[in-house]
Order: sequence, then C-alpha cells, then structure tokens
Amino acid sequence: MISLPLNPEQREAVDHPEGALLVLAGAGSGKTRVLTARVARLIENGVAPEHILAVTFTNKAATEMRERIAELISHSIHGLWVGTFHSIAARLLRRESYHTSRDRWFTIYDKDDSARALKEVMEALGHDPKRWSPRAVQNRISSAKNSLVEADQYASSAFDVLSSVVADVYPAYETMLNRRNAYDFDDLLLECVKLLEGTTDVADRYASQFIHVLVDEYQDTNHAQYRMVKAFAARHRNLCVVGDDDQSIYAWRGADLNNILDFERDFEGAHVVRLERNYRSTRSILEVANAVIECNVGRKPKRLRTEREMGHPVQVVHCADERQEASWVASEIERLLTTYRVNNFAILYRTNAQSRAFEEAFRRQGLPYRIVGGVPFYERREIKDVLAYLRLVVNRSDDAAFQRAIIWPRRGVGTKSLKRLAALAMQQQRPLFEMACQVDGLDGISKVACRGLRRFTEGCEALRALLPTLTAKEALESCIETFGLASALSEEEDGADRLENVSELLATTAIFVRESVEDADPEASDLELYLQSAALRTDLDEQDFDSEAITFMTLHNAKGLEFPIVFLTGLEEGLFPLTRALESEGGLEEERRLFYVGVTRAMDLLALSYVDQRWRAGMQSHSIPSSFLGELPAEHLSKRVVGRSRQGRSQSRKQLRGSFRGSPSIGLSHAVPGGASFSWHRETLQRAEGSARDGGQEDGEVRYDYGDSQVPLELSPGARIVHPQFGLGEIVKIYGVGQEMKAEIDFEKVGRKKVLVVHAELRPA
DNA sequence: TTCCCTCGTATTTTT
DNA sequence: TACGAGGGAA
Repeated sequence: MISLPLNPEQREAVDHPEGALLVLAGAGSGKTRVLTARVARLIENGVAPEHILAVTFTNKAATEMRERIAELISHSIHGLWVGTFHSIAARLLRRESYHTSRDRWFTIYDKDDSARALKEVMEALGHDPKRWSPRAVQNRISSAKNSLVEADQYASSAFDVLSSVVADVYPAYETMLNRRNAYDFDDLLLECVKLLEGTTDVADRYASQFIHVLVDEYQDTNHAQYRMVKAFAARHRNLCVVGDDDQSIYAWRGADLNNILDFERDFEGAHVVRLERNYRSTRSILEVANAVIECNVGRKPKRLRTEREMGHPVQVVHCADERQEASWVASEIERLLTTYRVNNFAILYRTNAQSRAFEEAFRRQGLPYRIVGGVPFYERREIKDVLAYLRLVVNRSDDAAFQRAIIWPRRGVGTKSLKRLAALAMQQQRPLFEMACQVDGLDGISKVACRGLRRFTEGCEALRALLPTLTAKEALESCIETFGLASALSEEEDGADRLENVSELLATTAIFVRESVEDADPEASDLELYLQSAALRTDLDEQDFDSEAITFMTLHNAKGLEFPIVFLTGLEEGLFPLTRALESEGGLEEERRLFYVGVTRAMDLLALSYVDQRWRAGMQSHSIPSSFLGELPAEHLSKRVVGRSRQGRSQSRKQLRGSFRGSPSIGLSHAVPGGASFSWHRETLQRAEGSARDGGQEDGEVRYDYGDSQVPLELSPGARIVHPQFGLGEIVKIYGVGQEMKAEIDFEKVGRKKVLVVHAELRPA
C-alpha cells in the first residue's frame, strides 16, 4: 500500500472512488501530494496506467508527478498519460494527423514565429503593421482561439476597428499556418478540441481509454482546455480536478475562473473536498495571506489554517529607490546566510525588468543567483537559429524556419533576394524552400544569391536523407557541422557565450534522448518528440532549484514553489498592482490573487518592500506604496525604513501618510511588534539604534541606514582595475550597457583585451 | 549585400 | 532603457 502520510481530508480525496471530484486545495495544503497519491492508489487498485490521464500546466509539474508516482508504487507506470495540455494536444494531433489538415511532422510556432507570420500576412493584405501592431492582432487571435472562435466565425463578433482588421487577417493567417504545416500555440488546443468533438471515432477512442482523468491547477484552464477535459472524461465521468480559485492568475491569458467556480453545477453530483490545512507557512504569514485574499469578492470562502508557530512578523520595508531595495535585500540575505542556505531564498517581483537592480547588487556583493524567466533559453537568438535548421530539414514547408536559417550565417542572400523569392512563392502558393530549390534562372536573383541558395538547399536535402538514421542529438550536430554554425558563431563578437549556449543545447538534447525512451508514446520518433519539447519547453523546466543560488523570478513563475525566505519586492501602486492589469475587468482582484500567491510562497520569513523612486521605462518615477499594504493586519507586521535619501524621505513620508489614511489596519505609530521573537532583526536593530541616535526616528519606525558602504566600481577610461586572470590593467574604453557592457583594457601582463564586464569580476586596483 | 548607426517607440504576466 | 526598423555608406 501507499506509504504516504495523509490528513483526513487528503485521504478523503485520495480514496474517493468514482465520479466527479473537486479538490479545493489552498496554498501549501498538499495538493500535489493528493494528486500523486490518487493516481498511485488507482494503479494499486488495478487500474491500468494507460487508462489514466493526468494533465498539468507545466512540464515541470508533469515530470515531477510522474517521478513521484513512480516512487510511490511498486507497479510499473508505463503507459500512464501525464503531460501538459499543450503536449497532450500535440501528441494527439500527431497520432491522429490522418484526421487533420497537417501531417505528423508539423512545426509548433512560438509567439515570435507567429508574430512574424502575422506581420507578413498583414503586409500582404495591406494592413500597415505600424498602425496596427502585430502583437495586438496576435493577442486578439489568441484569445479567440482560446475561446474556440475560429477564423470564419470571428467576423461576426467584430466590434471595433482593430477587430475588423483581425477579422481580415485571421483567416489568411490560418491559411498560412496550414500551408506551412505549422500550428501556433493556441492551435494545439483548438485543433485538439475540434478533433475530439468533430471526429466521433477519435473521441470515442480516447473517451473510452481514459477511465480516470485528473487535472491540476484547474482554476487556470481556459475554455479550450475545459472542453478538452470534458471530451476526455465524457464516457467514464471519473474526473478529478484540483485547484484553488484564490490562485487563479492567468485570466489575462484566457483562464476562466468560472470553470472551477461552476464545477459542481457543471458535473452534477460532484463531491467536494476542501484542503485548508497549510503545512508551509508560519501563522504570521498565513494571517497576512488570509487578510489579503479576503478583500476579494468573487471567491469560494475558505480560510487557511496552520499548526505552525506564530514566527516572525512580516517585514514591510521602505526604501528610497530600487538600488537601495536591492542592496538591502542582498545584505539581509548575507546576514541570514549563517543559518540558511542560498537556495532557501527567493526574490519575487511583478515584472521581469525589476530583476536588473538585484542582479547588479548581487554581483557586487558576490552572491550567487539564478534568474527564472527573463530571456528564456529557447528564445535566445543562437538557439532559435540553430533549431531553425533542424526544423526546416524536418518540415520543408516551415517558411519561418527558412527565413531564419537563410539569413544566418551570411551566404550572399539578403533581404532583396529573399523578398523576390517570397513574392514568387506567394504567386505560386509554394513553400520558400521549394522555390529556392529551383532558383536557377529566376530573374531578380543575383548569381551570388543563387549560389548561396543552392548550397543551402542541397545541404538541407543531404541532411534530410540522413535523418531516419540519426538521433535528435546527432541530427542537431549534423546541422551545426553542415552549415558551419559553430564557426559562424565563434566569429561573432560575443560568440563565446553563444557557443556555450549551443553546447548547452546539445547537452540537453542528449539528455532528452534518454528521457524520450521512457515517454509513453512509442509511435513518435525521437526527433518529433525533441522538436515538440523544444517548442513547448519553458525556462521554468530548465531550472535546477537545488543548485546553490538565490532565485529571482516573477510572481507568475513562483506559483507552485515554496521557499523558507521570500522577498516580495516593488510593492508600489502602479507596479503592483500593475496599472495595465487594472484596465481589464477583475484586474484588481487578479492582482490581489497574485499578491496572495507571492505571500503564500514563504515558509519562515517574508519581507515586503517598496520604494519612493524607481526607474521605469527609462524614466525616473515617483511612487506611493501599494494599496495592498493597507490591507494587511498590523499586528503581524513590522515596518522599517532603509536608506536616507534626503528629498526622498520627506516626500515619502507624505506619500505614506496619504496612502494609508483611512485604513485602520496599519498605523504609522505602530512600533516593532513581536517582542522576543525578533532575532531575525537583531543586527538590524542594533544598527538602527545607532542611526537613530544621530539620524533620529520618526513615527516609531525603525530606521536602518544602509548608507554609503557600497562603493561602486568605477568603470571609466583611465580607471585602474584588477582582473582575476589577467591581473592589473587600465580601462581604455567602455561600451555597451548592462549585461552587454564591455571594457577594453590594457593589461600590464597580457596586453590589450576586451572583456564582458558581467563575467570579468573586475575589482578596483 | 552587409554593416553600422541613429532614431523612434514601447515597455506585464507566459503555457 | 533597450530593442527593432530603417537609412546610408562601404
């Protein structure tokens, strides 16, 4: 039997025999445990693995679930269907390609590919992409697809000028994707639903196969996903969904909260289990979380409980600007490192752009960090370029891949030849690749370009012939070799990094081959699976959270994770809640749920920070504290001010007053609570006392002077520095900014060199 | 054709 | 700030 400790509610959910089951699982209540235990229990009870389908949102969740189930039981789980909505949809579309308009070698377009395709379509139809941004059109089409509105139906729902453009573009875009044998992200779901609802024998086959269907994070399902689930569970009606309406944070992407709110009405006789025992956070943290979420109206009432101790109060930290915020967090972490490990910390923020200040501060202090999200690995230029070759070899109709590959490395084919080729292809309704194969003698294309194209297509064809004998890794290596991609990269300015990324890609490809052997879909080739996973993989899946580093990420990425210590930063009105997000209906409640998600990530210690001034979009902006801060129970908070920016202070004080006026839950005269349990801040307090003497305290707030202890490394021509390998040198020139910043340096021993400042670890001489 | 520079603009979250 | 697009020069 399964040896997994479960509380009574968890057990009820795991043991519930048949029919519809809704598990309302609060944050940290052991929802993954329930899901995995339930699948394990089903298998132990004799349900064959291939009759069970478990759907998640992220690859990471899917992998984890598979592993945990395997650990729990002695049976083999071979044949079990575990995957994300998108990967399962892709798998179905591949298996059933006979019933669809594409063949099984279809390409999956990511956002970038599809935006480019849209731009092309818009230009062809005479819609100026500058007047209507392809991104906006893309969003419209995306939400249409998520609501299962197809191209031909869209026109009837057009209600403004943009939507009339979309109504025009959408069908042409669909035609283009079809011609290219490609699906975009949303198509996977839409086409899968069409397949299931429109093809009786396919629907029957899957509906009878899946005796049990389980869905994780049900609150994040959109309409297409909902219909997918419904179709899968149509026959046996053993549907178990797990979710938390309070953690629904993807409404902007089409998630429909009503899916979970209406579940009981939707599946009559559904049994409901509530998991309200939290095993993660201290009471202080939970009280704050509960107070936050209770401000929302549209939710199922519930309240998290914990048996943990009160713990430290939640810190509310006021800084002058984002640099000080970052420095404070860094120094706080440094101090806590005596009792915690670096991977116990997470820094969360609303927008990716906020990571920069933290990167700088952490680099300065020599603290290791990892950024989850940002520029995802699979969206890096070199990675997309290399993969484009493989995509094109596999699917010759993939014009997006063709355009990418032909441009780089340079081979005498420029925009002019490409335009000409595209015009001819358009005229004859044929893929670019085919056009390029017979380019000789076509007018408008130079001799040089012809030669380049010929060598290119011949290379592709030669590779294509070899393909059946190659593993994914070998195929990728052949691409790199045939087209001299590695040497082309190494000639580029920052080629070393890019080359490294490509080797990393090869390494993950090698690992992939091993994993895919275990994958339950025996019909799919190694390469098909590889390209699919490369298209659907996200940054989150690549992260190794065990490695020794502090994690930086957006709140969205943090869902489902937990950390002993969490810094939730940038709590300013306009940034969090984000103004843009407030424009949509229910926006504020969704932002609040996001805040709730952030708060509930913390196990032991939580700090919330906000600043007076912040650089946003190249402009210095003043901000007032987030209205969320006014919703917190004062008895579980401790407040402090960091830094001593002169104007910043007087100004912020006014803003603080204004912002909190009329909110009784937080008082400015509120001093440090918590008495004895304040060891976290002992050192802070001592320093604060010191500064209180010379600087003075106002309103009972604890002041902590960060002061000028940080001397930033001066990087300007003439400055003398030390490089760990090259030794002493003098800076000649600085160019580039941020990550890209490079320094040209005259070294005493090794002469003049260019180094990437990010990696160089320069110190003042 | 390609490279480089300048200019303009857009800046949320992402399976 | 930061990236892409577009223009101009080699």
